[in-house]
Amino acid sequence: MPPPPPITNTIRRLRFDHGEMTQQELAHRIGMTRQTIAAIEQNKYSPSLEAAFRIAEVFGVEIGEVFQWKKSGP
Amino acid sequence: MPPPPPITNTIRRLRFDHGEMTQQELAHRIGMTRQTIAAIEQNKYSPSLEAAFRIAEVFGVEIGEVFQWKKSGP
DNA sequence: CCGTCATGTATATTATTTTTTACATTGATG
DNA sequence: CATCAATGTAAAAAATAATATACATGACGG
Repeated sequence: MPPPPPITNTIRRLRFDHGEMTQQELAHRIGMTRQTIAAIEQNKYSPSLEAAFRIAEVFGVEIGEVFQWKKSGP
Repeated sequence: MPPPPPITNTIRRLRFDHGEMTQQELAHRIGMTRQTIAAIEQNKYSPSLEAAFRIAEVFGVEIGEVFQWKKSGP
């Protein structure tokens, strides 16, 4: 089991803000499988940059609104 | 040789805009190797989302200012 | 000319992401 | 209760990213 990545996301909220879009539907729109969406939502790992761009595009927002970087404190 | 990814970047320009920062220096700051930076600059592949966040952080800009998504035309 | 620094490049190897296949759980609905 | 849709999960395989090591080139200064 890999350590959780230092990136969180709001995909779940965005899906429901967009008419309760299912994982299936989102996955289909960006050319991924449902399992991959599920894994990303649960922070099993963070997606590739390309996948991140496509997800943001589906919801019409910036990448920063989908994924949040946890900086290491000063 | 893999096909070039549909993402371009402005790392090269950003480096020179920031005091001609070398690939070595950038790589060191984000915990990557010089070869990886070189490969990304030349679009051999696109970085992980985490790497992308760290690069943007170094230059103090949004991810969208470092990486540009080429949408498929209408 | 010689050495050094920055970069390009190549190959092999490791790590990470994604797919595929498959089964379990939960909530709604007939 | 049976069924269906949406989600969680798991293991193996495929695809992609990243490292390590190594050698080459051009620019630049001593």
